[in-house]
Amino acid sequence: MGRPPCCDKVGIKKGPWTPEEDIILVSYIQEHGPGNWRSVPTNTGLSRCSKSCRLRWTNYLRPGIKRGNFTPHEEGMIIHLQALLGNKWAAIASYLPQRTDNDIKNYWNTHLKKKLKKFQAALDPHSASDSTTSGQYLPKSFNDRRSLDMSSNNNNHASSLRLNQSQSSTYASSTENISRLLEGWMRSSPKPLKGSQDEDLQSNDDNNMESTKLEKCASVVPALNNLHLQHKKNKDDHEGGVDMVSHEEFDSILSFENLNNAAWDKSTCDSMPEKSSEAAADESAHDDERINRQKSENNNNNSAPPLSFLEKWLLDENVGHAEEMMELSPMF
DNA sequence: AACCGCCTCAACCGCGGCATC
DNA sequence: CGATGCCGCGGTTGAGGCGGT
Repeated sequence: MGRPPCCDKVGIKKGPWTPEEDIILVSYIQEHGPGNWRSVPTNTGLSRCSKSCRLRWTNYLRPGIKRGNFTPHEEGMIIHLQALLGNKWAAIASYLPQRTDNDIKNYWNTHLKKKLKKFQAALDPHSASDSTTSGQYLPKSFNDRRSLDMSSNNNNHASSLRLNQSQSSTYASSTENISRLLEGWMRSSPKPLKGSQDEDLQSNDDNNMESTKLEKCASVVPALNNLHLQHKKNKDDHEGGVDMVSHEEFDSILSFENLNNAAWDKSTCDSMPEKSSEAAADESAHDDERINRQKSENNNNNSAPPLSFLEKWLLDENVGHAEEMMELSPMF
């Protein structure tokens, strides 16, 4: 016996959303905030199941979503994070706050996977033939040197990859109307959490390199911001005591931060979306959840090496591969 | 102009995790 | 402590667009 359907299939509308449905959903969420999806269809009168409403909101209507036209930097981030995390699209999306997991997943499946496959074929024609069927995009040299039982979703790291493909995207005709609606909402919302939060929580511990690094990085990456806050809280709670954030966590966090310090430029920071306090709180909650889940997975998944190890390899030994990629293959 | 095949991406499906009872 | 319900995630699907013939 499988799980019963999330909702009664009778009378439930499926398929593309109409502008009218979008507006009804947005209006409702404006008033009540996201969450409690179960009650959304009944309260709004929408003939959609709760999952459909949530999906429509998170993937399409939510404020701050950037659509289409992935920048080369974003592509590099996705490639890098996919190599680190595997197909954990939600985790990857938490580092690209303007992108949804669905968007990233689609982009990976439709663009990046193919490009990496081609790249690997160009780099090593002998091993490229069946590699993608198992999801393995790692360079042969990695497997030669590291006899690790890697999870099946690692890819070439190419954080400086420059892909000149221009992606044009077409979206539902309602998009502009909805964005105008949401722009009005965002304008009327309180200022984003970022500034005040960082000011309020300015660390007094200037000698704490970890905290400083985290603060720097947290200003850009919301997920890290939460870890930073957690770290600071723990420091405050356990003054002079044991740091509740594990060394492994910091190793992972800081190596990621180091990696991306050079990559995160001002334009990236400037392009971060403004969030309503509600949206920020919601995102914060999501990030907490994702981080906890990720930590749990990292702890439980013995087959995968620690992130810091992978990152070290990616940094030390494979960064140059992106340059090779550019030179080797005309398609890039 | 019509057909065909490929590509893209919004949306759906099913499962696992977690909270609550 | 098991049953139940809800939420979120990752994999998959299919409609529509687009280019080639």
